[in-house]
Amino acid sequence: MNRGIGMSEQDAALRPQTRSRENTRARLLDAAAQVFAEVGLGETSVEAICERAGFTRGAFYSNFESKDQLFVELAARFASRQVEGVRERVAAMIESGPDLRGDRDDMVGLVEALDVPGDVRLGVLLMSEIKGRAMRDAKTAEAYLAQDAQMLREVAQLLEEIAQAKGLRLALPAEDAARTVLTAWEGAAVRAIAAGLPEQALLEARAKEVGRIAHLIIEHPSL
Amino acid sequence: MNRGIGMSEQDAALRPQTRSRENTRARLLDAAAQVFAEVGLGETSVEAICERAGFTRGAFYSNFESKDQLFVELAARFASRQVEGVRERVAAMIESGPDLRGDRDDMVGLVEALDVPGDVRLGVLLMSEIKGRAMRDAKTAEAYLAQDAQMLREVAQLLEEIAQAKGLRLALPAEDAARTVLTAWEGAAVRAIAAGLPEQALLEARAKEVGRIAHLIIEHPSL
DNA sequence: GGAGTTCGATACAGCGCTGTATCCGATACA
DNA sequence: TGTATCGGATACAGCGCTGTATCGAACTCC
Repeated sequence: MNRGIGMSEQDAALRPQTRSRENTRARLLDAAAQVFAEVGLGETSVEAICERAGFTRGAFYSNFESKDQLFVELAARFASRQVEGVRERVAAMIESGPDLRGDRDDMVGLVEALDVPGDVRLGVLLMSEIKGRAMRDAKTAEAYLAQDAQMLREVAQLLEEIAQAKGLRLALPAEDAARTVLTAWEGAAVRAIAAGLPEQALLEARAKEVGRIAHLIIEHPSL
Repeated sequence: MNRGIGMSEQDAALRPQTRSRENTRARLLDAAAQVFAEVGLGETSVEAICERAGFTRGAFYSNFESKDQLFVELAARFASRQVEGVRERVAAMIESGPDLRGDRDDMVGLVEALDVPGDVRLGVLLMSEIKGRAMRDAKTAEAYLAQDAQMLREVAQLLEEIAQAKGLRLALPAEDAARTVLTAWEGAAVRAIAAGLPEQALLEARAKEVGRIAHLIIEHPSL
């Protein structure tokens, strides 16, 4: 009786296509990301994830070993998406190089390039969970540091290319400059979320903060 | 039977003096700070805190309403200590103004001034828990933002005083400069902990990072 | 269209944690 | 020295969560 109960409404739309294992996994991962972001890793129960995804715990344990294993996978997926998103946007910005106007504007453009499409707040919260875990668990730390290093490289490259294109000089080695930018980028977001700013204001606050850093980092050769 | 079981060994030393309620509260708070730092807020059970403190849950519920309430109190205590520590050290640095040598060295000195005595790792982990909660809970956010603002003011003041004493100029408004410094300061620590660096290396990595920022922020008027 | 396989639902046993209610010993005060 | 109070220990009831074991239904492939 009650077959189909537990299937969420939006499932109806998805059903025609292959209701594959991968689909289920993806939905569980998405749901987990949301719940983690809302209440934090430790406070999240497997049950809450399943409920959100429209499954029961049977589906969960059929797809994942444990909450921890799911989190690791989720973090990996998030990281690679993040890096990929930045990579694409960096490539796009460099492509459109001739259009870059001034140093400050370029840097604000960089900020926008860093923002992966989707819910920023969710991304920041998830990132903060990953960092928290990375500080306590060596396995997670390894993954986090690898992703961090990749991000740094991408941003560093962008900075170098922009500087070169505009005939400007970086006041720091590119990697150090990138680290400073990324740290400020994340820090600003955390403050904005704690302050309860809505999505749009968050982006503006972040852009402003990173714009400041940009001014410091890029030197005019004329000076 | 078994009177005294549950009393930790170090208690023996404390016992002669007034075994006051405050003492118990303080010990529970200390224990909570350690456990929170080790496993995270959500993963911490009241039982674990009590065990660490050498009490049973009876003592806990006799002194605190809940884990949440204890955490709020702990965060407040931590914040005020942090602010107080910085304030004192800032005052000390300003006092010894004539001895300041060069801009970079002054800034590295500033970093050291920021480090509150005690376990840095514990402080960073605790701070990160507070931030995580602040992003989800308005009450905690309020406290966090207040403390953050105070810290910013202290550091901003220090920057201004140093600049003035040395005849240098800040490239940014003092508050913005302070925010940049503090953000980098925290970010560097998180990376260092994730990388598994020991206490000493952590401090060095942090000093190096903040030193870089210092160079960017302080302008030589001669230029 | 029948057999095998797979995915997810359901049922269940067990545990750890919470919070309260009760008890005991120690200090404070008369 | 007897009584009141208070802080902390002990005992207990209940719950939510975990993980496993079982079951049923839908695809797959012949």
